Amino acid sequence: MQDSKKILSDNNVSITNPRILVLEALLDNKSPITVDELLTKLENQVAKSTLYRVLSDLKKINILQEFTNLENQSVVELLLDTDSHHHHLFCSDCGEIIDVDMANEFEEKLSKEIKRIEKKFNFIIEDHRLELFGKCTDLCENCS
Amino acid sequence: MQDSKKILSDNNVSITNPRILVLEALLDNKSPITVDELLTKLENQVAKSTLYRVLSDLKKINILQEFTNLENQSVVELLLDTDSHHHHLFCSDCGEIIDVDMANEFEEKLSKEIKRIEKKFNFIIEDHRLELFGKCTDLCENCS
DNA sequence: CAATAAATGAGAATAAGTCTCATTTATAAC
DNA sequence: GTTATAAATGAGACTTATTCTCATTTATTG
Repeated sequence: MQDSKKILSDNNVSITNPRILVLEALLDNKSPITVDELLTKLENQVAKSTLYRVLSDLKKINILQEFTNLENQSVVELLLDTDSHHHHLFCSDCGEIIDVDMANEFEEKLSKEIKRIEKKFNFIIEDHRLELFGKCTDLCENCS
Repeated sequence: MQDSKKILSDNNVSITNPRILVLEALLDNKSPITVDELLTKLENQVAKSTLYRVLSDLKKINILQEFTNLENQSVVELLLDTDSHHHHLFCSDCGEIIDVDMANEFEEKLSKEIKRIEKKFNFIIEDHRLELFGKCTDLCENCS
């Protein structure tokens, strides 16, 4: 409760009930969550239109990342500055999405490669995303 | 014409006019194309429902990759075996998507890092995707 | 060329996301 | 604490991308 209010005031966003509820639902979840799941989780607490609006507010203040899972559904994840840069691992069997940290050495190599590409294409690269696709072999009950 | 027919027969898919038209439209385009643009391109030639079906056929035989652009629109790209593994560079100004080859040295580093992650998470990683986001500084007329 | 299964076209159905507008709530001033 | 004002919300209509249905057409095989 305190956390979500602080997040909002720190970002000069007015503190409202729906915003607190959405933030708490997101804080509750360590791994990325489908917008659809979020909708279900907040059913009868936050209107659909409000949920989408709040998500868009959170994106605007840069604490929410949005991407899609293997089934092309929207997936959302809170990105507080305490969290470090990370990537995602998708299981095509059970649909799970796992946060992955790459070795520092690798991230440095990637930064160098990105600099090379910036020059080659005369681009300014502001962000990157690395997604890994596969199958968890024994991680969860859904994956035999 | 010959090309698209060959692609279909090589993959044991029956040769039909809509499939040829869709393949030709895709071959015509070097860079990834929005499903919406493809629909417009093939207007009055291929029914909407057929276009989606043909795209799904092409995905099934593994010669079509689908992902989303910065506006979350579906983007599609033919991936013939002659094309090598590559990644994508997105311009947030003009929306352009550019195919990018990373240096071999980098891809090797990435493979090693992926092996490390496979062990750590007990995962079998089958594929990966690296997306770079930024702005083209003088590449196109839309980007000042 | 005929028979059969597969593919297609047209448009209805679905679902994710956006929009509208009347009502409610948060904030700031007093 | 009240009040005024702007901002946020809820409910549901609307939009748009994608899928589905089914009658008709087309490709393939013998």
